[in-house]
Amino acid sequence: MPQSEEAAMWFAAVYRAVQEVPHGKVTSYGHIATLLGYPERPRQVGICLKHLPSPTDQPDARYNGDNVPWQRIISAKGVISPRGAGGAARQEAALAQEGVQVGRGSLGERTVDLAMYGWFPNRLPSDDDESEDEV
DNA sequence: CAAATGACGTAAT
DNA sequence: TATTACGCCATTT
Repeated sequence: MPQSEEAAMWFAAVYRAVQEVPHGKVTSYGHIATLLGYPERPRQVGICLKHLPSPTDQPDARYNGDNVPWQRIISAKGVISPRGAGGAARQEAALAQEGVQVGRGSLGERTVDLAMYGWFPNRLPSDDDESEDEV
């Protein structure tokens, strides 16, 4: 649990933001951070989700794995963060349950189709990211 | 108490 | 285009 009140506020803010992500869609850590007004702390968003109480651990907690769709948060690259073992597989399964298909990169990375982004990632669409070749 | 770690993202090389 | 370096800061060692 957070050691300071300020940290607790941050955690709560992150959890609330994550709850806004529509069912069957995904978004990035960076986007959550940006929405909260701290575009330079995507990492701290990850910390929050990492410490999100398990529903079985704290069933009555205001924020836990039951009411916070942590699985809908992926990296800006459209890849489920590896984070060691097992966890990524759990996230993939949870997403699959929502109809989000997860593929595999050449390195075994769990990739999510960018079409599933409910909220746009940090890179806004206005900026041309489709120009593969300069004219 | 000091140092390392990490569910990230971007800018610089 | 691919790597590296750095900021961020709560948690862990």
